[in-house]
Amino acid sequence: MDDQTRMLTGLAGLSGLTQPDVGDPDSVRKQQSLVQPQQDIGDILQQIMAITDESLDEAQARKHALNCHRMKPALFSVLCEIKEKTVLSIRGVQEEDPPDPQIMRLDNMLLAEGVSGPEKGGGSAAAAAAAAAAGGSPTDSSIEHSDYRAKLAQIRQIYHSELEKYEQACSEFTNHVMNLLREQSRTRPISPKEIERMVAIIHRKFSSIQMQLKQSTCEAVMILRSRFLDARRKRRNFNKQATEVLNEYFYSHLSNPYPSEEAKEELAKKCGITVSQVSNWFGNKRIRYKKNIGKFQEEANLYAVKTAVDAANVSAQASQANSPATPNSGGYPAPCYTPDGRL
DNA sequence: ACCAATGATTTGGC
DNA sequence: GCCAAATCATTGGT
Repeated sequence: MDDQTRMLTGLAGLSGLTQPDVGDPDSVRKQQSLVQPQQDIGDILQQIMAITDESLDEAQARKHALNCHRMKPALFSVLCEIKEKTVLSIRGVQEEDPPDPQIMRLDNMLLAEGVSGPEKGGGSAAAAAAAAAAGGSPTDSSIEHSDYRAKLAQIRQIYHSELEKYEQACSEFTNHVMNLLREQSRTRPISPKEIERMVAIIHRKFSSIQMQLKQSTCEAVMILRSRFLDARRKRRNFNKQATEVLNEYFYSHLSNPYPSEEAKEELAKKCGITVSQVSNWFGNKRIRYKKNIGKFQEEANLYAVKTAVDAANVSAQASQANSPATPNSGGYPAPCYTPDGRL
């Protein structure tokens, strides 16, 4: 039996009780209504329709009149009695539903994406600093990155303002309903539990609206994300300086070209790229170098000279052209010098 | 348009 | 989780 049916039976009980039991002070009218029910209903309808034409003051006066009516306590007690009978069956219906797994998923995702939860101010500042440290113009990837962050911030802002709006509307509406119920409790019995239930119903409704908001926010983030990833797949070559830094490291560690996590971070910072990009680069470089050492000979020598010159400059012994510092004991063959005498 | 270079991704082994 | 290897997809020079 659902609530609606219960309500209907409750109402049926009400009419059954009130009509014969509650004495109508206007016996003439009662008789009339018994004799001519059609006309009476028409009369009531007319009265109801007339309500819309009444001014607010008139309505207030009417309400006041009802509250002060001498039969009001009697009506109230009758309503109480009816309620006693019906409330028992209503009580304990679907109390406290568990938190929706769907909404929990959405919440987790929004939190993970940084839409909800604390603002990530430090990250952007660090990225900007890294871009500045990389020297000169920021790379394209960082432009895309900031674009992504800006869009995400936009989504975040919309999400929060909407959420706030909903929450405000919810509390306003709840207040309104509670006031209404309190007002009505003067004429009909309303338990605090009922008010609570009503509030719960309102909150459920609003949370379903909230879920829609969360869902569409998630969608927006996903779309943004996929666009960003697509943009990343549209690769840009690293700038000359970055390649230089990476190659320098590679050829000066040719015996063991596997940078540690710290070294990768350092290189990433120097080049203005991510650590995984550094890893990709070294992965590609190792395999391509190994596959065709000959092809990389020139490059290897170039960087060998570079590091040698650097080392020489540092040690302030430029006159002695030492062989490059390429400690070699591992799997990657050392570069050999070109026969054209370029060292 | 073609093609080598190159950054990113996938696959499979450890 | 890192690596090698293969492969994909784009870039940039010709």
